[in-house]
Amino acid sequence: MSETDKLHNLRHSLAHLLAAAVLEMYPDTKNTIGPSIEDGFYYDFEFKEPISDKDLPKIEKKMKEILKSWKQFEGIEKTEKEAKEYFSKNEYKLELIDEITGKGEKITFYTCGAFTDLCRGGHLENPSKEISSDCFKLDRVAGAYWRGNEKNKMLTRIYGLAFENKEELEKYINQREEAKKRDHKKIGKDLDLFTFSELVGSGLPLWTPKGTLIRNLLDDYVWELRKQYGYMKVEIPHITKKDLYITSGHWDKFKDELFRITTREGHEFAMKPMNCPHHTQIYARKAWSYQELPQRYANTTTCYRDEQSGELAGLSRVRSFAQDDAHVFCRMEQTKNEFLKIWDIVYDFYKVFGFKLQVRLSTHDPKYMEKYLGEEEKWQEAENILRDIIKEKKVEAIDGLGEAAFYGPKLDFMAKDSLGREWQVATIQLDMNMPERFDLSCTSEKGTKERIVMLHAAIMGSIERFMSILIEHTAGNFPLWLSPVQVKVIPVRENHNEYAKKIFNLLKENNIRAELDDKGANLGGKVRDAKNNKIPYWIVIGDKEIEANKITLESRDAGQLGQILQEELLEKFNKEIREKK
RNA sequence: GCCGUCGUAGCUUAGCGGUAAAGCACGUCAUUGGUAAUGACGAGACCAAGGGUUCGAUCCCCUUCGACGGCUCCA
Repeated sequence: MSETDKLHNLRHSLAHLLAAAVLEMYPDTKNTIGPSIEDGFYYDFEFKEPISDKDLPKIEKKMKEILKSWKQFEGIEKTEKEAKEYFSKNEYKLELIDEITGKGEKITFYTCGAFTDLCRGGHLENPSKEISSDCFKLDRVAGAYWRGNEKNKMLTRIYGLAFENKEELEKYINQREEAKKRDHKKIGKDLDLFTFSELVGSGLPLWTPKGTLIRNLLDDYVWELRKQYGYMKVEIPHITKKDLYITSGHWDKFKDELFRITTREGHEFAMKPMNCPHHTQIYARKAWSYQELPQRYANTTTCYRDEQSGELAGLSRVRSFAQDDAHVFCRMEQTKNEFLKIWDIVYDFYKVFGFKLQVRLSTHDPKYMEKYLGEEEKWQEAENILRDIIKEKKVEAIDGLGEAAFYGPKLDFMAKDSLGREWQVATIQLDMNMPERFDLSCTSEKGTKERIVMLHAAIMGSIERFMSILIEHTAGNFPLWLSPVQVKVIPVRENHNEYAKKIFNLLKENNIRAELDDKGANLGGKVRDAKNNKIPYWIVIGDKEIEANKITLESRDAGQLGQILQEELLEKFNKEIREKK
């Protein structure tokens, strides 16, 4: 048995043990399913009386008690009748039994100690010997819908952490604590980057001067890359008549998520949840010759979506967010070339931050064609173009069956946050439906009308989400070019203020974002303050520096860098900023 | 939206059925101090909001708003 199987079996056995303990302590409870997961296991129950996190230690204690008597797992095959009799009072198990027999599979029961469960197997042979009582820990209580369907009853899920041994478990818990310290919500507050207001509403982030500076620098960088490829900036209003979305197909499909506005004259408007429909109308303003294509429109602009309140999370999921959006209107034969350009922009952009990107080919699911606009052949054609590109770029792509947008397939680029959660960041999408719906075309060489296609190309995706990932990725230690304050000038005593001010002005004149700390506090306090604010560099000015007409440079990442000349300082900073290190 | 936990000064927290406490940050004064906290004093909170129970509520109950962890969702 491999190590992963063994760990899986350990976790699955613990799920059984959890159910055994719960049923012993709360006999009226109905147990449902309990699989092993990435960091442990869970089991879903329907409790008569609700339980809370406070009950977990008791349950955990009971598990440890029962564990001693669990010497051997035994599996027995049962007939449908026997199985149903055993679980006659548990409608969840009855549903599972029906499902198993429906698929023509065998029904098996597994027993250990005094506990028997419907299960397909995968346990340790001797839990009492193979599971040490300190390698697992009940983690938390959460709600979960039966079978993951929100129409079904909400069950109580108990999560547990489990590893081979105590050391591994503790290591994991520590890692989680560390990750928590990098949480963008915490760092964003500490570094004064963004805030929320109860008066403005949840999911509506407000950006401070420092946070706004970073956003703008990121956006400028994307533009710097884009403009090399012939993109042009456009601008659009943030609302529209509903007619635009009726034509695009969004009104029907996403009407619940639209923020709607009724005017005093009774007309219905909506806040834009995306920009493509607006952009189509910029393209549609005139007749185009094939010679004028592609038309590439870039536009960083805020979108608004009425997300479910329970889904909101820091900057990762919000109701207003800026997309660094771009749309390319071109002929079918130009799509591959345009895709490759966007691909290069994506990789150039993410390379600078040291992100490892994972590509996902998000395609339609032929089983649910009703979810998508347009005919299936068109989807096949579009998806084949994307497959070609992946082949040409020689990367391993994740299979994203059924992950396509409703208007077309896409290449999604995923980055991981500090808690190991994967987030979609950049996306390149091929859209053959929108041009159809808005009747977008060009005149071909033959003088005939030719249907064009449209590409969606966001590099950061949403700036909010990208910021959340970047903050956690760097723990707030932004590279020099992105740091809101790049260097802090610290005079040792007040009689050094004059020289410090001179250095400060020199930095300002050279477009370096400097801060002068000439308050009366002591040196240690000022240095601490610079470190707490994760400022990349600080300069100490005292008698020694004035005498030598130099400055002492110190770095957040590299420590003491010694005394250097003013010119050397500027040269070093300019080089680092230019190279985005 | 659903399940659970939670909401006390700008921040981090303490507290209790009798209208609030500490540290940091902030202000004033003193201190002239070479790398993670100099001292004193001061200002700052109707304890998220609204109802209810009570002689009396920050504390108990209800509702709303907001946060977090899950579930569901995510163009």
